[in-house]
Amino acid sequence: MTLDILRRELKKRGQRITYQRELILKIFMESENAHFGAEEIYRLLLEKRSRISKATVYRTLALLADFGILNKIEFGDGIVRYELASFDGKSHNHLICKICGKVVEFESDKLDELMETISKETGYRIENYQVKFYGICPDCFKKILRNDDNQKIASESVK
Amino acid sequence: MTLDILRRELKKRGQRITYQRELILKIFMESENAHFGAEEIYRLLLEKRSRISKATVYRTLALLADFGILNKIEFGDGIVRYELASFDGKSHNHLICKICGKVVEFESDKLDELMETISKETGYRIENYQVKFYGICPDCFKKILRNDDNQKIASESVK
DNA sequence: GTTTCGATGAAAAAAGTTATCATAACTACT
DNA sequence: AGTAGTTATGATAACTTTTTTCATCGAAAC
Ligand SMILES: [Zn+2]
Ligand SMILES: [Zn+2]
Ligand SMILES: [Zn+2]
Ligand SMILES: [Zn+2]
Repeated sequence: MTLDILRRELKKRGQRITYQRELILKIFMESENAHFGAEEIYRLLLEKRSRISKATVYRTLALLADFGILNKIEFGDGIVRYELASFDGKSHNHLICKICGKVVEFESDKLDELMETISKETGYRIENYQVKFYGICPDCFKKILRNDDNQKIASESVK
Repeated sequence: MTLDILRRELKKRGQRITYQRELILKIFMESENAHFGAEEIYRLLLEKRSRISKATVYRTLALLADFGILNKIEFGDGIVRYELASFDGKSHNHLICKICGKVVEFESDKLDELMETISKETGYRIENYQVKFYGICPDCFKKILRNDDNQKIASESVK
């Protein structure tokens, strides 16, 4: 269980097991495929009637990421997010819609192979990776097509 | 030439060709494989005795990214950086050292294939991607090994 | 229970980015 | 060239996110 990993890592480094650290980790464990930023975690804690200082939220997220329990991700909107790292150590990957911001996840063995190859070629000890594909989701693409049609019709009726 | 692309895009949208816009683009064109953030561009401009307002630097970087002339990249250190988009439309990829922050670039056809596959599977129109591998560079790894040795020696001599 | 030292909370400070608005300057049209 | 019209810029304030500071609290060891 992930909570045990946290406790083990903390003991190993002479750091303390606290209510705040366990609670923040639980937030991630309770929600599947969550991508939370510090502010969001802070709000979720308030909803649970747990008043934890923002400074502690930031500190804990950094700590959990340092332990490899969370992975840091940035979608390009200026907010740093975190998600639970998977048990098997496999990074999971994101497909992001440029228009509506919707995020879909996918996995690929090819990336793990690529990681091995690049590691050998460069001498880097690669620990994890982050892959983001940017594009337009099917829904947004349909909307764009419809708008183009409307504009065409509008310009024709002006003539 | 990339400057012509800028001029063409500006005209197309009824926007103006200005000294500042061209100068900021030239900064990127003059340096190979550069990953510049707004603050860095501002400093480089000052060194060239060009006092351009920070607001304009931010606005211009966003504009050039919007035109597809620059690509936005984030290495996870809290700074938004930009780099010249390649002519062939191929995204290039980054291998980042967690310790010293050194960045190495690499290319891979496998990623283009993967992009095609995921595009078909999900229905997304994927336009570009961003791949970051995080790890420890050979130099930093050597240093870690040395420190471990020293600590071992120190703890032995204490006994 | 007491001691010790790391963790927390609250607030200030720092860092990065965006918004505001008066002034400058690019572009099109005489 | 000169002028009008409108966009871009510069300086600064405002805003957002993150880090630092420091007094106080509390986990862990004895
Ligand atoms: Zn995810
Ligand atoms: Zn969409
Ligand atoms: Zn690059
Ligand atoms: Zn390094």
